[in-house]
Formats: sequence, structure tokens, C-alpha cells
Amino acid sequence: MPELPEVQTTVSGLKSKVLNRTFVDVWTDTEKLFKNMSFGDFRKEIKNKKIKDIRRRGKNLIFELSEEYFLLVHLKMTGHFLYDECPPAGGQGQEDSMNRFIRARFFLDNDKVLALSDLRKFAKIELLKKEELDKELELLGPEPLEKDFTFEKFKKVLKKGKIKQILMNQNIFVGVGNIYADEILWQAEVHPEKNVLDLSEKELKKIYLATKDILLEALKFGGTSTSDYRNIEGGRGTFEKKLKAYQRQGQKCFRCGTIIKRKKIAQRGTHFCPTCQKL
DNA sequence: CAATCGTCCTGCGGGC
DNA sequence: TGCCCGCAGGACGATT
Repeated sequence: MPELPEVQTTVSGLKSKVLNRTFVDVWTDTEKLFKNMSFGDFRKEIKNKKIKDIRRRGKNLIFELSEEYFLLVHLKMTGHFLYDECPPAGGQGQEDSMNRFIRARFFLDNDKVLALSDLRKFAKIELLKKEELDKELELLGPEPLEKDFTFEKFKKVLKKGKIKQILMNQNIFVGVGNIYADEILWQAEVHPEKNVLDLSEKELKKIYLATKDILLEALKFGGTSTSDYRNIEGGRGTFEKKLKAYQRQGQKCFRCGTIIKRKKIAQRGTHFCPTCQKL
């Protein structure tokens, strides 16, 4: 599932390929992905709009277009963009079934195609004016990799509740989903069900540092592709080789050798070391 | 009022 | 072998 490192990797890839390109047309077989207007209207509106910039806010992709329009895309769980889909035979991603669920195609003025593959059809695509975009994003918390996201700021935005749930709450701070929440808490040696109010200063500091560290490290490796995420060339991120907790249930903890446990916490599959991460 | 549940969706894996 | 059930989960709305 695309979290901050995967969305940022996507943004970087897109910027290198489609900046300053103009949309010629768009196709879909899944009209419900287009949330704020009918697909017919979207198709009319997107034509001839130029991509002036591409950025990320939390897990959202934002294409800044000409005429003061914005294309907002949320990949949710299984969405990913593919540039110039159907790579040459034998090319990276060609044999990967995850790249075959093409739900939308954006035709560009260089005769290339930007496609959206999304197995579960949960992605969101919206064409918005500035005020509408701001309104949709207004509840999002701060960016954890920004310089001004200090330890003081981190402590200030936290609310009471199970720490795992808090880490994944986009209104507190953005970018962390199920994979990185488990990795952050493993590194910080904190039990995912521990209440924020019961965390010591030392534990808070470890979670804060682990958040920055894990997200940066995952970004460096192009994200995690355990199941569905692919980069815009259809290839995989390599951070999955670095995972210490996520989907390692039944295997030995790299720190203490205890068998990693899996438990449903806040409706999410959660992986942790019962020895290193005590409640 | 906060916590939990249901919804969207479909491929895949486990069990029989 | 083949079928069916249930699981995976980001975000949001509904419910308790």
C-alpha cells in the first residue's frame, strides 16, 4: 500500500517523465474512480491542461495544472501509476500481474500514456480548483520529514489512544500507514497497543526518531513492494528486504530471536516482537 | 463522544 | 481437483 515513501517515489518518477506535458485525452473502464464530477465532465475538463508541477501532500499526489486546476489522486491501497505501460517484452514489470489492472489511461501530447493500475479500484481521482483542493487537504497533519517537524511539535500533535492507531491517523501527522507503523514501533521498541499517555519521554523520542529514520530509509530504497506497490516503470521498491516486523510473523526477531507475533489491532494486521515491545 | 463496524473491491491462499 | 470462504486494508461514513 502506498505510504509516504512510495508516493514520494511516484512523484519523483512522474516529475522526471511528465512535467510540462499536456493531457490530450483520458480513458477509463471504472468511472467511479472519478469522485467529484462525472467522468464525462472530467474528460472534457482535463483535455489541453498542462502539467506545471507535481507534488505530494501526505499520501496524496497533486498535479498542478494550467488554468489554476489541480489533479488530486489518492492511490489508497493498490493504486500505482505506470508511465508508458506495456514495457518492451522482457522489460521490468512486464510479467508482473500487479501492473495489469489498468483502470484509467491519460494520453499525453508526446504520444505516451500515463496509466493507473489499481486492483481493488479504491483509488480517488479528482479535478479541483485551488479552494476545493485546500478544503480537501485542510485536516491533514504536518509532514514528518519537514525540518520544522521537531520533537516538540511531534509531542504537541499527539493525542491519546493506541500508539499504532495514532501513527496511522493522517490528521495527527501524515504519511504513515500499516507497514511503516509496524516498522517504526519495532525500531522504537514500543508495543503497538501502548497508550500515548503512558509513553515515557524516552519512548516518545525513540518513536519520533524512528519515524523520520524509517520513512527516509524506505524512500532511499524506493519504497516497499510486499504486495501491490510498483514504481512508474512497473518495478519494485527494495525496502521489503529491510523490513524487521511487517509480515515477519512466525520468524525470529532480528534483535532478540523471539518469534514475531501477528495480532489484529485497530482492525489492522499488526506485527511486533512480544519481547522487545512490551505493553 | 469515542471507539468500533461496515463499505468499497478483487485476487489469492487455505481448507476440505 | 476445484470450489468457496475469508482475508488484505486507507479513509470515511454509520452505528453503538
